[in-house]
Amino acid sequence: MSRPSQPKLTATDHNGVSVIQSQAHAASSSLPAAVAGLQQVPQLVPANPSTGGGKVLAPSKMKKPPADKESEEYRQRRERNNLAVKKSRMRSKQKAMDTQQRVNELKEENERLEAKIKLLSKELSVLKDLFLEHAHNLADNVQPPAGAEGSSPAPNSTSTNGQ
Amino acid sequence: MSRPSQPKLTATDHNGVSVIQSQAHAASSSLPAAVAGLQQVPQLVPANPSTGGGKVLAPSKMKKPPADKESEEYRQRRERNNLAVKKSRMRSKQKAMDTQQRVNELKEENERLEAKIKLLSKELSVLKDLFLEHAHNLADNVQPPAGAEGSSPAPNSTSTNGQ
DNA sequence: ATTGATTGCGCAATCA
DNA sequence: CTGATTGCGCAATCAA
Repeated sequence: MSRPSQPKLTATDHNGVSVIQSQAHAASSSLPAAVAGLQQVPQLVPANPSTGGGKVLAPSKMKKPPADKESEEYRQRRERNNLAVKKSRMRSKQKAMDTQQRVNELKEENERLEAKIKLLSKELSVLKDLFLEHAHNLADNVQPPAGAEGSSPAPNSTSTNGQ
Repeated sequence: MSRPSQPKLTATDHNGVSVIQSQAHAASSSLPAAVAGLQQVPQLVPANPSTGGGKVLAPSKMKKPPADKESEEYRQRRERNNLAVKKSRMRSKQKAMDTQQRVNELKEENERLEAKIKLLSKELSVLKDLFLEHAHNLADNVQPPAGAEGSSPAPNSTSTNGQ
């Protein structure tokens, strides 16, 4: 039982691509020209036990030369990339947070607006009621006594609410 | 994503000595990344070049023994962790997208609400104007002619708009 | 102590 | 070619 099967691929021999990570970064994110003690790693053996007499020909302009890990230029590029990655991730995270905050702000704004709507609706309904009442008064031929208009408090609340 | 972690550390000062990554994952990506022909066996572990008779005291319960990369259990744990990591990241990403969409929805809702407010405000102002006009008519001693009340629409549109 | 979930980090492939 | 993204694995923590 040495097969923690989890890959959904079919017949795929496990190809172990060992990668040796040697890092020696300073805390600062400057350009560490001086690398701390170089730790030599297990010698990489380009063993190419390919299927029957494999040949890695066409070295001129093919794909990718196996980038020498020891190369100075390699390290330099890695360093740069690491920096870029860090930056990118930071931005990504920042953006996520901003978005989250935006949600909060919008939610707040929304509540504010809804409250306002409620208020306006209420006001409107009150005014409408007044209008209706008045209309009734007129229709009922209620002739307001000249002078002090009593505005008889008819408890007639006609709910004409439309929403 | 806001993971209220414990604010304990200050500077994540990590050292990385030499990490041997034995990637034994099958071609997860269906990308033709056919490039590695490097079959290397991490045959060993860096001996501990301690300065002056290093001593691994207290073998019973102490720090972490540099987990044997060859160990079966190690691989198993790694595999599990890799899975967990994948899962976690997927969720994280999903959540980010959801949040973004939430922003869009809220924005829309906001516009809707603002439009509604505008409408209600307009209605209200109209009604208020009517009221004011009427009040003026009354105050102006406009005595409603008994009998046929024509409700003469005085073309006097006094814009008394407030708000 | 064991185990899944998170997180920071480096590598490599790919995009722009 | 160079920087930005993205998927992935490792290891240290965190949190149960």
